[in-house]
Amino acid sequence: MALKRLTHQRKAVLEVVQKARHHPDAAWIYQEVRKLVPRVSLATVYRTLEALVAEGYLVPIAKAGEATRYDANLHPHLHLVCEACGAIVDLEVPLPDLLGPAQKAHPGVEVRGVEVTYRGLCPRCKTGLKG
Amino acid sequence: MALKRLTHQRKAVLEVVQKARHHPDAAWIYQEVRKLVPRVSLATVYRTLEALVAEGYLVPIAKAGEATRYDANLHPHLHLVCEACGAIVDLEVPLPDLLGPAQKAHPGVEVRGVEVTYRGLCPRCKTGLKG
DNA sequence: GTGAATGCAAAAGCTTTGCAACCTA
DNA sequence: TAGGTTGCAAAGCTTTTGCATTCAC
Repeated sequence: MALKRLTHQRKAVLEVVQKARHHPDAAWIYQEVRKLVPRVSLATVYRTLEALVAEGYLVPIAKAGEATRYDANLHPHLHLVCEACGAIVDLEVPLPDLLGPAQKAHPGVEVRGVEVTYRGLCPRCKTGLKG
Repeated sequence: MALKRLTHQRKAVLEVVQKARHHPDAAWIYQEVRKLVPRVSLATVYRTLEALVAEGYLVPIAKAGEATRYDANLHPHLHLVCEACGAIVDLEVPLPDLLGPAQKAHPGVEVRGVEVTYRGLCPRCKTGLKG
């Protein structure tokens, strides 16, 4: 499904997701979009999110047993998942080349990309547990 | 939920998961376990998997829109998700220290671990597409 | 014997889909 | 006007839960 028409609903979904700072899931996005387009349906939100992912505007973040979250930050960055509260924090870390060594070690596969995700404590939980 | 009693069902789940080489999901595990314990229920499989994850014997692998898969390979390794067929292939790549730089760049968070996942083509799809 | 674990079935979440009505280009 | 898009409701899937029964220790 491509985005051939820019409807009110899609504008609203885009706006909500791009302004969100905490990698929201579909339910949260739906609640927010309803403030802008009260009669929007959850199905439309899902369909729009699906389209935005397909077009590369959003990256889905999956976690076992939880609803999929969406990341609209197109700037290259990494995620840290808080072990205490589940929050997802953006990190910016200069990474060494991980693709070359992997490709060299495994000629049988084709390495096209890599995703790095950290585990730890978000700022709030880190200070909360220490203080 | 801990594993206080080693029942037939749990033995079977453990056996199936540890012999699997392709990171199966609960439905596949259930089918296999039924060959060993015909009257087992899917609920028991889920409960056992949950316990095994909690105990650290299994690592769940989540992917948006798909059932959770389970990885019983305790040997340190990485995953490559095939963009063509969705298969998950184990890779062994020596990685540089990723924790130090991340912790240094972001003193506000506590970095405890990191997970690296590659994207690309599995051996079958790589040769299939080329041949 | 006792409480953990099971099977069954029902329920809970999240996400997708069918279809008539609607709206954008 | 044409057909992409929507809302609604229902269905689909994965996963969880309640409860009486069973079984490992």
